[in-house]
Amino acid sequence: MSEEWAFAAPPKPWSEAFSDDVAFLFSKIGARSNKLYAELLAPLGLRPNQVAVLQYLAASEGASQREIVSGLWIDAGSLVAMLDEFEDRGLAERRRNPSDRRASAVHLTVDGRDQLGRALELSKEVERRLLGPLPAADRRRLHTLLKSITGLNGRG
Amino acid sequence: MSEEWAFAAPPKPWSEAFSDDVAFLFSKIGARSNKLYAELLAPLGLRPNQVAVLQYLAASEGASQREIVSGLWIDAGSLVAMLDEFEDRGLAERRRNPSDRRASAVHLTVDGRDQLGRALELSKEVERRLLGPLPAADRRRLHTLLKSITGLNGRG
DNA sequence: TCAAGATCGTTAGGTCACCTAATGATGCGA
DNA sequence: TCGCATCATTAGGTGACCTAACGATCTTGA
Repeated sequence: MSEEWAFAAPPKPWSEAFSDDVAFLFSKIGARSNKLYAELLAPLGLRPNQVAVLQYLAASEGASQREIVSGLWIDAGSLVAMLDEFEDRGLAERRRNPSDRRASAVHLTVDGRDQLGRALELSKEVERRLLGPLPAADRRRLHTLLKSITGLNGRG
Repeated sequence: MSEEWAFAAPPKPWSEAFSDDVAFLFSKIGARSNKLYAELLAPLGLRPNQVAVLQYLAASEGASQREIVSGLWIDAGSLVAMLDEFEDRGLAERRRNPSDRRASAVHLTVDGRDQLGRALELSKEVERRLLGPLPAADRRRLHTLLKSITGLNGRG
């Protein structure tokens, strides 16, 4: 992945065949940006989903696994393995929630916060490559639209 | 998947934790729309990637597998299996390209075109659910932005 | 002309994230 | 207290992707 621009020169029939297929565009752009992010994150030994979890924990210290799963739309089984790995690597830890002993309260460690900081810088780079050709105004507009699609506009 | 609205009520910390992470938003919206489409397509025995290939073939009759792969960003190995299945089901067929006998020329059958037609109606339904809450003007804007991101704006 | 290298389709083996169904521990309402 | 819901976990399966290899074929250049 040495390309500056993440979507270089796709062949022609695209624009005709898929000009109206928003689901397809979303799916492909999503997969593409995810892959790009994964490549940039590789030196940190992190994957995009893992960064999302670290970020969620930074914002919601002590979240339960259930909260993370439904907040980030990630798989519950995947999260179990992810937290196992985080604990092995000292990035986060599971504590027991005293008021509900079924649930865990997941906390970042100092190292986890450090890694998150590094990952977020790379996230900016992804956005730069992904939206590079777009003027700032379009970028803001796109961002607003994406958030409204996920129904997340209630709180900005 | 009985929900009318594809992105119902996500938990709270989202908007704060990910308000700026465009790559994450794209990736999740993309996966989500893909999943919704897959569910709607299930009765036809088709998956989203398969519809994309059928659609590509409808627009570029006799395309080679290489063209499909690079045109749709799908995996070459996956396409091999997909075309095997299409031929079994009588939706498409591989012919030999006489001017380059390494390459195949893939053609839709009449049945393939029929199935594509049915699938495209469902595609409209996906867009309706995905972008339902958005005013038409925003929908158009979003569409334009997505296409410009993929560098597909040269021909609309 | 023909040998070297590129390209097309194909196969095999691996990864990642998702899905479903089942389980034990725990909480909670009737 | 009994029954049911919920939380974390495990196991097995799927789809789409990746890389590396392979024969067949095309292309290029010595």
